[in-house]
Formats: sequence, C-alpha cells, structure tokens
Amino acid sequence: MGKQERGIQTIQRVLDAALVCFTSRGVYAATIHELADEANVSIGSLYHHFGSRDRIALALYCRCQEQLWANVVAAAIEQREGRTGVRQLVRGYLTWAADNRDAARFIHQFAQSEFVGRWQSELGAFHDRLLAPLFEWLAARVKSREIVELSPALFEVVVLGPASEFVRRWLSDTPGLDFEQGARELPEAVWRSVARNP
Amino acid sequence: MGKQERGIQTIQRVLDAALVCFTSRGVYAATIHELADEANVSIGSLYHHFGSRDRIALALYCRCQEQLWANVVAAAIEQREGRTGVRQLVRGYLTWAADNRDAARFIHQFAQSEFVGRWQSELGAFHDRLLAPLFEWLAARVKSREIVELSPALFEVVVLGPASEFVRRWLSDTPGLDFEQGARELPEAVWRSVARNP
DNA sequence: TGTACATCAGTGAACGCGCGTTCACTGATGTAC
DNA sequence: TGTACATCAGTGAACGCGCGTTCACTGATGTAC
Repeated sequence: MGKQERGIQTIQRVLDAALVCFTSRGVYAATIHELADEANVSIGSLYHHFGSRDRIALALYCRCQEQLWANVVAAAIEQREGRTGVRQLVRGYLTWAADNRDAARFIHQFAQSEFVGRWQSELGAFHDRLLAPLFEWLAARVKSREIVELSPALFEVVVLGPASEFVRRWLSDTPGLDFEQGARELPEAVWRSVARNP
Repeated sequence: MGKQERGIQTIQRVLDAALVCFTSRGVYAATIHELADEANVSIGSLYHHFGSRDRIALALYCRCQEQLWANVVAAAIEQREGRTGVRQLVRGYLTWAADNRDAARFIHQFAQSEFVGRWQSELGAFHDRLLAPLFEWLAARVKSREIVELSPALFEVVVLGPASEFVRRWLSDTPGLDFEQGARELPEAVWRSVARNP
C-alpha cells in the first residue's frame, strides 16, 4: 500500500481539477472524461488512484472540510469570551466561504447530494473529529454560564445554521443579499440567540 | 392549450409518484422509466404533459413549496405579537417537515441541486410571492419596535436558517439530534436573535 | 555498482449498459352545424 | 340527435448517445543481494 511521491502529487492535481469541474459543471454533470482532461491525467490513472468516480468527489469533500474547519474552529476557540468566540465562528465561516467560493460551493452541493448517504457514518465521525475542539470550548462556556445550555447538535444548528444558510444563498446570487451586511449583522444576531443573559 | 379533466388528474398522479421515486431513489438516480412505472402511466404520456424529465421535478418542487408556505406563513401571520409569530414560524416549519417528510426531503434536495440554476429567476419570483404576506407582517413588527431591524433577506436567513438546518439534519438521521428537543428549544433561540429588547 | 525482480504509476481504446427522448400511432373528449 | 372534424390524452418499441468502467499494456521507481 506504499505510495510514491509522484502518486501523491497526481492525487492533489486531480483534486484541484475536480474542484474546477464539479463547481463549474456541477457535481453530477461533470464527467470523468472532463475530469481527466482538466487534470491532464489519463482515465486509467484516475481509476488507479481512486477506484471510482464517486470516490473522487468524496476525497475532495474531505479535503475541503478539513481546510474549512481547521481555519474556522481554530480562530474561534482561541477567543476567551463566549461572545467573541461565537462571533468569530460566524464571521470566520463567512469569510472562509468568501475566500474559497469554489470549495464552499462544492461542500454545500456535495453535503446535500445523494452521495452522502453512502458514506454517512464515516463522514459523521470525520466531521465530529474536526469539530471536537469547538465542542470542548463550548462546554467550558456553558459551564461558566456565558452560554445557554444547548446540546452540541442544537448549538451547531443555531450557530452554523444561519451562517451556512447565508452562504448558500450568497453563493447562488440570491437578490437582496449583501455580503458586507451579513458579515456585520449575522455574528451578533447569532450571539443573541445563544447568550445567557444575567 | 385547454386541458381536460382527465389530463389534470394524470398530472397529479404523476407528481405523487414522482415524490415517491425522487425521495426513495434520489432526484438524480430516479429514472423516467421508474417514474412511469410508479405512476402507471406510459413514458409517452409523461412527455405529453411535462416535456422533459427535469420539468417533472420542477413541477413537483413548486407544488411542495406551495403546500409548505401556505401552511407555515398563514399560521405565523395570524399571531399578533412578534414573539408568538416568530416562534410559530419556526415551530410550523418543523412540524410541517415532520408531517411531510418526503416533501421536505425533496424540497431540500432539489433546492440544492443543479436543477435550480436553470429556473432561478422564475423560482425566485415564485418564492417571493409565497413569502410576501410574511414580510408585510414582519415590517409592521419592525416598525412597532418589537423586532430588530433586518433586511427581509437577512431575516429569512436568521429565522429560517436554523429551522431548515435542523430539518436537513433530522431528515438525514444525524445522531444526537432529537426532534422534540428541537421543537421545544429552537423557536425561543430564534426569537432571542431577532427580539428587540427595551 | 550492477542486476533481477516487485510494486507503483500511468495509458487510452474499447465495451456495454441504461438513460432520456422521439415518433407514428390509437383512443377519448370536445365542438360546430 | 347525428355526423364530421379538431384537439387532447395516452401508448411503448426503438433509437442513439454518452457515460463509467475495464483491461492488457508500458514505463518509472523502489528493494534485495
């Protein structure tokens, strides 16, 4: 199962190309032939490394998720106060999406696609592992009574729901949605919904 | 362009079948052959009424959206107070989804699919028309200083974002997510985020 | 340092399956006089 | 009330396109002695 340096580079190149194809043509519409073209790699080589078309999408999804949460979670949990941490979490999510439009678009599309079902349990564990530091941070702020008591699952819904809904709409150019306005007002709105007032 | 009673019934029957196929097999995986089978209608008849596979999905989406918002918006705007209205909106969304799992699943899947792009402007106008009464209600509550000032677009994100994120996760059986708990705690959490405190 | 062998990386023409769509047709319903 | 015609509703075998995948192969890199 040993991989060579050359192979690792090819895999990265394929994933880069996949991001282009999947976002410009769509996760379903993009064909493996287009993908091979964009990556300058033969179809056989794709199958050598990934085994199937679906697994390319899966690998890309994991790479994007890792980038997203490594950034966003790290920036949030280095905040001491609950308020600044939650605000940072929301703002971080928004700015990451703005800086990585394609990756954000792909994540949202993939997460809602029929692919997910097939890898649900693996992806769930992966997701939990990425968010674990955040939930630790959260538990401490709940304990210190800065933040209302909410199960981690509901906390995610309440805090990341508005952020991801906003990004989803922003990415599809929903009229009447201004990014700057969202980045200014959403963090505080979200904070109000989890803040424990004295 | 006149339609006969028989044709109208066939269309409804096809949409019922489409909901079954699209939710059990997936919006992309379901084929028009399966659809014809499930509806007990010939493939030719499908094309006579809808013109293409995609338009069947589109028609179903419109029917589901209409059902959803007719219910949810109506129940919310008959509330006088901002707080009870917003709470009712969130709770109404959740319970509609619980009572219409398939329709909710289909709406979420379709809305995030590559279909949407093709009909974006029509669907946007349709959506706005369905939500118009809600935004009127909202404007009055903003004016009376019960609710913070937010553009309609951001209001939607803040209020419906958590609700739809919750439903999305609940529909895909995310572990750790309890429906009853969500129905109990989400409405108030959302209300806190838009309430204007004296 | 060289040789022999094993494994990894990469190729691309060919295949076959199944999908959406078409089309020439029959039957049912509505309309005009 | 009957007849002739037009339009709507419905049929399903056939088509052709393009997709994901395979496979027998060559070339590159690593390893053992």
